Amino acid sequence: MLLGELEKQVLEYLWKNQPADAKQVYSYFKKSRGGTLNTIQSTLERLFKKGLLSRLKNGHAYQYHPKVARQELIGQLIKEVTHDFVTDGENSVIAAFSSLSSDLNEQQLDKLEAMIEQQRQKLQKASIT
Amino acid sequence: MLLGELEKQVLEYLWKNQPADAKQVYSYFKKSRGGTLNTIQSTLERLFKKGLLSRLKNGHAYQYHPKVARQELIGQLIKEVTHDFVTDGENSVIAAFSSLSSDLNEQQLDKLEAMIEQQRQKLQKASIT
DNA sequence: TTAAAAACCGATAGGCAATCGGTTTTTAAT
DNA sequence: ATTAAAAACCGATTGCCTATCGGTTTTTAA
Repeated sequence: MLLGELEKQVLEYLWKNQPADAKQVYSYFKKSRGGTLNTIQSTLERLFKKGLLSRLKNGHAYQYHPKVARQELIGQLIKEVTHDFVTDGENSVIAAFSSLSSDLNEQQLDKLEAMIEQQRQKLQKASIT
Repeated sequence: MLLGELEKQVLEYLWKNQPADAKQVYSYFKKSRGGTLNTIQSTLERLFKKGLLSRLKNGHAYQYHPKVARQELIGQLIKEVTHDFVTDGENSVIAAFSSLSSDLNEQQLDKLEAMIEQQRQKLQKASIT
C-alpha cells in the first residue's frame, strides 16, 4: 500500500484527533499547506477505501476514525515492503533486526529484550491452553 | 524509494548471479516473462540511477553489480516506509517489533536474542576504544 | 571498414496521489 | 413545504513513476 504525503499527514492527525470530519481536518491543514476542502475530502476517501479509516454519518458529515493503530500500520508496511526480499522461513522482524541492529543503543536493546520476554510469556500461556 | 516488480526481480537475480550484463539478465527472464532486451536494459539503468547497482564496462557491455546487500536494502526500505510514523527517539526496529512480535515463534525469539547479544558485544568493544 | 552488438533516446501506456471545479444530495432553518 | 447552505459525489487534470519498445547512435571486434 502506497501512502502519499498528504495521506500520511492526515492519518497522523486522526490518530491524535479522533474522530474528525473533513472540515476539521481541513481547518487544521489550511494554515500550513493551503489547498481546498475537496482535496482533504478525497484524501479521506482514499484512506477509507484503503481500509485505514472507518466512518459514520454524524448529522450530515462523516466522522472519520482511524481503523488501524499506528503500530499496526507500521507492521503492515514493513511486511509489505520486505515481503519480496524475505525468503523461506525468515521473518520480517528478524530481517529488520539484522539490517538495523547497528542503530540500536543499549537502552533500546534492553527494551527489545523485555518485549521478547513478554512475547515468550504469551506463547507459554497459549501452549498451556 | 519505490521499486517496481521487475526491478525487484532483477535485483534478486543479481544478488544470486553477480555480476551480469543486460543480455544475461534478459536471457534469464526471457523464458518466464518475455519482453525485450530493452526493457531489461532500462530496468538496470533505473536501478543504477537509484544507487542499487554499480556497473563497469567489460568489453562493450556493462557488467552490473549489486551495490547494496539484501539485508542492507531491507533495512533501508524499512527505514523509509516507517520514517514518517516513527516518532521522537523511537527506533524502527522497536516499532517493528511491537507490531510484529506476535508473528514470532520460540526459535525466532531465540535467534533474535542471540542477535541482540551480538549487538551488545559490538557496543561493548566500541565503548572500550 | 563494416557489420553486429550494445547503449542511448524518446515516446507511450498504465497506475496512483493530489488537486479542484462543478453537480447532486442531504440537512436544517424559515 | 421551500430554500439556502453544507457536504458528498463525480469527473477531469497534472505530475510522477514503472514498464515497454522502436529506432538511432556509438562502440567494438572481425
